[in-house]
Amino acid sequence: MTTRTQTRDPAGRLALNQILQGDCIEIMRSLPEASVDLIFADPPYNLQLRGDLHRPDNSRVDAVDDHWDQFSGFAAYDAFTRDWLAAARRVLKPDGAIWVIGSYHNIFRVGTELQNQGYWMLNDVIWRKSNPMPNFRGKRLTNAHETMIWASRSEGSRYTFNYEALKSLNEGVQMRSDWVLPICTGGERLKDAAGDKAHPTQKPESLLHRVLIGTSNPGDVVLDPFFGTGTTGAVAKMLGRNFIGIEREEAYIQAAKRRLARIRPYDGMAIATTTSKRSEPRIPFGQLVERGMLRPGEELYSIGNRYTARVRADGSLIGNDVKGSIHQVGAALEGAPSCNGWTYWHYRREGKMVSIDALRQQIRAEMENRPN
Amino acid sequence: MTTRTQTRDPAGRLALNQILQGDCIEIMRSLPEASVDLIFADPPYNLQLRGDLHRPDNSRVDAVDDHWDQFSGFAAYDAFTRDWLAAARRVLKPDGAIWVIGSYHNIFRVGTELQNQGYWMLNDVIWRKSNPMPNFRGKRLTNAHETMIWASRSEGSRYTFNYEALKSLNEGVQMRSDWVLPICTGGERLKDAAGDKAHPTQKPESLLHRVLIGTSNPGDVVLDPFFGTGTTGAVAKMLGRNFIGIEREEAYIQAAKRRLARIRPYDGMAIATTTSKRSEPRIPFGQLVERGMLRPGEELYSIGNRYTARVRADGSLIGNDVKGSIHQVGAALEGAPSCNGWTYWHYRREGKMVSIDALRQQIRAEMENRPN
DNA sequence: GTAAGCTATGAATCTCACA
DNA sequence: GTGTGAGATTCATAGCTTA
Repeated sequence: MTTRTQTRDPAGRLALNQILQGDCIEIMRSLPEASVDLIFADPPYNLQLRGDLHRPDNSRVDAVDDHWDQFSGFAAYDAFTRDWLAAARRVLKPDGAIWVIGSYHNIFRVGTELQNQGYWMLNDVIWRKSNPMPNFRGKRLTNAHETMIWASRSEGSRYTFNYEALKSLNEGVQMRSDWVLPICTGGERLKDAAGDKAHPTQKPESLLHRVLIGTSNPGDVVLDPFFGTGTTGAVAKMLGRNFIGIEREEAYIQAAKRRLARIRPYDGMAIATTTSKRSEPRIPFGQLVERGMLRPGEELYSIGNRYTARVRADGSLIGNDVKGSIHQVGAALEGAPSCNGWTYWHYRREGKMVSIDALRQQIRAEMENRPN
Repeated sequence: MTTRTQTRDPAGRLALNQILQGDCIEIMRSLPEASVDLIFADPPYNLQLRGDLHRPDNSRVDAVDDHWDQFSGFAAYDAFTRDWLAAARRVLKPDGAIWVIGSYHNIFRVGTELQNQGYWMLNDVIWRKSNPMPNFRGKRLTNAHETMIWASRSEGSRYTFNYEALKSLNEGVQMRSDWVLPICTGGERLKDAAGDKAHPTQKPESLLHRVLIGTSNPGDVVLDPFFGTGTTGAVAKMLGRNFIGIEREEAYIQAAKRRLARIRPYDGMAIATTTSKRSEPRIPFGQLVERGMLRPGEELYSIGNRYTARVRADGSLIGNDVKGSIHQVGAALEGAPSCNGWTYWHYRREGKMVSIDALRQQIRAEMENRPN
């Protein structure tokens, strides 16, 4: 397979923010070594599905039976994993890191090979789906999570970890290794011309938001060797990171290009992450940003409409040179000892002012069903 | 190493409900094949990699010579894993299944070897710790979970899965692959003579409760090749399962024996399984049983004291031949279309009637510190 | 116009006894 | 071994239709 897109610009430098079409192993081998800060990879899971599956109402489940997920067996899948992980390691900078997402079908083989190649595991992170598909036949547990492995290139790598930014996203409490986020549905889910899903396994932007905020910096180069419809590129562009996408399927590339063209990066102020210590409990305000309920850079208005502040990507606010939580910034602007930011701040939708507390109520309503 | 305990009784049958001292690989090889229904294994991952573990003849060593030390460590661990999993598979009945618990240090290697040997993965299950140790250095995410793999002996195995019992434990909703349970602390944590913890990684009984209720039946033989201080045996005994424990360390065996001697099995009826507070998180009634707040077999009293029902191990009730959730049984007894079982049922403590809702409030208060 | 009800769908290794 | 028929089996959410 040939690469239709140039991997270098006219000056010989790595060409950024574009999609390279072709086999990711070949293309990564053609890229300059030690040129990438972070890799996010969503490789084929090697699902081994038997017959059709129907819901109790007799509707048929749309299975992931695409040709790119077919392997002849574990040996073939292991060889594939070995090759792409080795090629990926070569293009990583010495202090670079990688994320790989998978399910029980493939993640153990990926993790073993990561360790074999000298990657250094930092965490395994559980994406707990708030709305997974149930087990229709009642023969197993609801498969309600996927596993991500976060590993640095080597044991000694000084990897990027924005501890305070993640703590801020979690409203002042240390971020844990289990992340509760909804699957990608609704308006975020890309559709093809026929109205069907453009890609069978599109990941939610909230997941990539947290990954990139936590383990990369603005200006970094983020590589996704299984680009699909470009969630990694989309979030990277929003957050001021550079991306390189590699994808084989023409249809996915076209969908990704259309998607990326619509993305507008947040401005630098919104992307800057908190470095100060803070503390608060309960529903993290940052979840509103992660879930796309509020956009980084979006303006909030005080209860009397006298002050404004802007939302930042890590869930902190900035207004009149004051940075901090929704509560801290509100208190500072009012000259008050304290302030309930949830009732103090409002956002504008369709010309009307709405309290951000409405968004918190919305999340709480979702959580009611699945508190665990 | 010699086995100090007999693996057969005088009649030549498998000796049950005792601890066999020695190396689990040797002992499992001496047990009759196809004699065990379920295995629960908590293998070590911090093996001292001395010369006593035979190195496998693995030809991939050259490919990773720049990480020789790591790989030789992994190779030794892989050989150990290969041997004990093979010995375990031999003693499993054709329809038997295995649980293995681990962390990112070892679970990927265990999972890969399980697949290589022909075990068939059913679920990977996340134990989400509600009170994990924080990461003090702030260089990684709080490691707040452990991973369990549930696999049948073979692809075609007709494994045990008590779907309704688990659904009942989860208050009528299908049990998911992520389980929120506290770590083992307080009175449940075994102490040695010096008052220190008797075992470094004692698992909570609530975890084993859910495993055994969900994937074994009363009378089954449950084998734990890394018995430690005997959590598997203790819960098996409570729930009317037979256990075989294998453990090398004399101190752990002694602690486990003392522990097991104190356990009283629940009776058969209790073990049998079934086939505005709105904004507050939902607490499954089954958690009260799992956490030991209510005992299987304990009697509950209706609000007017006209009816009684007994608690069963899966969190269901039985009263007047009616079996089901606290709400269902209450509704049936009252002849009402619905009933709030939380306010309907009371239990007796020191002669006084107490609403079970008080227990729910207690759990909710604990959860408030860790809302996520 | 609003509320209630109905339909669609998501990375899924998803039945079993008997002839 | 394979084929067949009876029987068991779903949660959260988005979006559309009906009352």
